[in-house]
Amino acid sequence: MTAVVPPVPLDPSQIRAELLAWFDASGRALPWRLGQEGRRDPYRVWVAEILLQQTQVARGLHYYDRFLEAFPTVQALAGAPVEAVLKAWEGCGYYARARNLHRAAGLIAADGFPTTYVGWLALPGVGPYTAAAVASLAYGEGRAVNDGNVRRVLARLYGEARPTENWIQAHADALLSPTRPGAWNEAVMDLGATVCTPKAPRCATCPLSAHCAARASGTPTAFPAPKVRTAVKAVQAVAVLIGDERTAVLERREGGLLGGLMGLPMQELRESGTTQNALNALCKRLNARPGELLGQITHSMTHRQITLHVYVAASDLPRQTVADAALSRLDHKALGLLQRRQEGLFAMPLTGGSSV
DNA sequence: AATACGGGGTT
DNA sequence: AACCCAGTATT
Repeated sequence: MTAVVPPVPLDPSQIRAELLAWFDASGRALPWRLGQEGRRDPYRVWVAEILLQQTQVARGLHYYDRFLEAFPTVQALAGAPVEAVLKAWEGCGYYARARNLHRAAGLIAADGFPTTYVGWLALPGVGPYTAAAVASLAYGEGRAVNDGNVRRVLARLYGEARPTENWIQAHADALLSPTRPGAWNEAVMDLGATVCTPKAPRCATCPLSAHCAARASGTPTAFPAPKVRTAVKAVQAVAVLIGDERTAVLERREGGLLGGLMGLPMQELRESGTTQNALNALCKRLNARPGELLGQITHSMTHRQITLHVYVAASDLPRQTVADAALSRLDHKALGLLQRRQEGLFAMPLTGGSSV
């Protein structure tokens, strides 16, 4: 049982000095942080901020350099087909980000980069967080970001278990360094990502621990309280594989779910419908002949648990080169079934029914 | 104010 | 198995 030490009252200028000193000594070196503080390359910052939306830095790093190599300038990005942008985004999730990035690149190529928070906010895919980040990091504008790190750091610092958006923004605005807004924003996010972490915060090394109400409470992880999450919906679907692992009939997915990506032709089961009905409907739409069941796969997304029944089918539809298309993890898993069946050829005849 | 929107990391 | 991640757009 540790003694509860009441936090030292918060003096904004002292908090700024202490966190900025920590940041100058211990901030992360990241590839989008090239150039002078508050004067970073807007293209590099913008691409990074889109890539990092709901995506951890470690994962963003995997995509960032490759993306910039493929599209070194906003003109290159604007001039590329959206399919190429989605291919570079493949596997990263939230593909509307890639579609909006490409759309915004067209606007920027025509009109130039916005130079203010308000100007950035007008671009597709750019919300309050991203606009504040680019405005502060690339143009030195005094805008406080509000992301998951900021939410957690401020909720703990002030001991607020249920911070509202207005509460977070007001406190972020009040704390923002007027002289180093970009560095301050980076500092709070670095603290949240490396010290003030969700599950096991490293309070012993935190530059703000002496002021932290959550630390003083003895249960820092109680702040903020977990967000209520919508239930995961279980859905079933059938897909048909026409072709092989190298070339197959692919369709462009429309709508929100995996929109813009390519994938095996797919049909969701109706409520209390059968896989046979769905398969027949799908093959009728494609004018294809249904074949044997290749296997089932399950795929979890944040809001959905998909069970996909993959069938072989035959048709004269044109096939595409799989390696050139941008596919979701779901479709890569479905194509993987074929690989597994071929490995099993030694033990099992090709026409010998389904395998898993 | 809720919900849809991916895929993976951490505990 | 929770809970979260440098959020945004839509309803």
